[in-house]
Amino acid sequence: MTGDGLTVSTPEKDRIPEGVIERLPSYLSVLIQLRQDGCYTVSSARLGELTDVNPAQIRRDLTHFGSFGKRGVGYEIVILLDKIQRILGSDHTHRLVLIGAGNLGSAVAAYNGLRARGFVVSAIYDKDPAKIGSRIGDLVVQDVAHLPRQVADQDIRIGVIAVPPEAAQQVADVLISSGIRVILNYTSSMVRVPEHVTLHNTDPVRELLHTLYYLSRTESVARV
Amino acid sequence: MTGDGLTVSTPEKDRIPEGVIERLPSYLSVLIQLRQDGCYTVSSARLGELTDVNPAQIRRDLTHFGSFGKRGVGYEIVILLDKIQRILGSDHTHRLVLIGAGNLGSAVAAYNGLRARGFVVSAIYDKDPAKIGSRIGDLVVQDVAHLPRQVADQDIRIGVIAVPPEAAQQVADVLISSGIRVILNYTSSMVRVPEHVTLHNTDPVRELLHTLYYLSRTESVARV
DNA sequence: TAGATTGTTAATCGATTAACAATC
DNA sequence: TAGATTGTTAATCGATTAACAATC
Repeated sequence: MTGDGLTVSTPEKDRIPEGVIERLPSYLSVLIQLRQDGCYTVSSARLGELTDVNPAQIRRDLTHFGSFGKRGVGYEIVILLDKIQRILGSDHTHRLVLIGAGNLGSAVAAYNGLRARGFVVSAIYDKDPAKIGSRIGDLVVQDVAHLPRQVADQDIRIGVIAVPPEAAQQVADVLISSGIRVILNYTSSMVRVPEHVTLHNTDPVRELLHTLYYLSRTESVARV
Repeated sequence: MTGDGLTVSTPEKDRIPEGVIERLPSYLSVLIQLRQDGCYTVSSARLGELTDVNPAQIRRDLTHFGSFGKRGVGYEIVILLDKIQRILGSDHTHRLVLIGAGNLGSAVAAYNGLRARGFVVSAIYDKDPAKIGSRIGDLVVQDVAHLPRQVADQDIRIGVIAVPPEAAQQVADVLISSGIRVILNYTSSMVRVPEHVTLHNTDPVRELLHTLYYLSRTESVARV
């Protein structure tokens, strides 16, 4: 597909390394924090400290998109913030649907990190008649049967799965056939999606697992 | 510190690239699945398909720790599984404490992915008297005041924060002073930890954010 | 002007991959 | 033996970093 003559908008020269895109959200978090703290400018050195990224790398990352700084001064926070938000597409809000109105769903709905970065839960669905009609925050739980039409009508592209693990794949299939493009899977079960859908499994336990390696290592050093 | 003559157990030659350690948990997940499916052996090619990692890379990763395969045959699943678990230290269970008995805490406590990979919630704490004494799964919610002694007595090294974001740092501080070594922060707020403590912020929204870049990109292609 | 910090090039570094001899 | 797949080397690739001229 990369060799495809039709992908005019992706000339090899303009290709942005994936690592760059993955670091942008970190820069964003820190910039939001700094703005809140009342700062006006920030140098790549300071930004590097706060994000744990080499300052040279930050400067190099940014040049992929233009030059936003002032030599001898640094970067104006609101400008850089705006630029990165535009690059990522987070300069406008993104609506998402949440499936599952249990403990997990309620916790996700209440998660501050969503709104702070431009995501809005537009509807919560469940299939349990006991939950349908109840209130979570300022949304009323809908019957999941209405999901396909509402997703299509409102052109929603992001879905969050927060149901019991056994139901995860089934919910994913409904989301996919409704035209969802990005799925955030909060369950412990693996979900299969077609190639045009981006899947994020929220699996902090996998990360936890790899820290064990270092944990046992530092301890055996300590025992020496 | 790397040049320190005392760090005998980390000779430069034996240093394992971090990427290797980060991939091991993926291999583990797939091996567990394969064993469940009743398979006996697996080739690096097949493992590569299932984990989305180049087969040559898998073989190379494993040689850091020894040679576990049979030429012409592949890897015996139970053997490889066991080896990787030993490398990571997940061949025995790890107890952890969970702080916060609300929706989020309840969801974490019920999370299947923990037990499946050798983690056991050993206690749940809260500071709300209304919650203390109530039951979540087969644990009774304890007063957080008891946390320091219990963590020390039971030599627990992993703590999971699932409280309201305002309280996150305060809880982290208690965990740190109680001797916790790894913190998994499920709240949306940033937490500071000293260098000897490993912090994992569960922030799927950051990942979500970077997919927006690709989302808007594929769509502009589609519009051409 | 002097000091600071960017944007950018060139050097380094390490990780990924291809290839293949060893061997089951 | 013939076929398959590992373990391992060597080549490739790309990302990271150091360095510095440009310039605020």
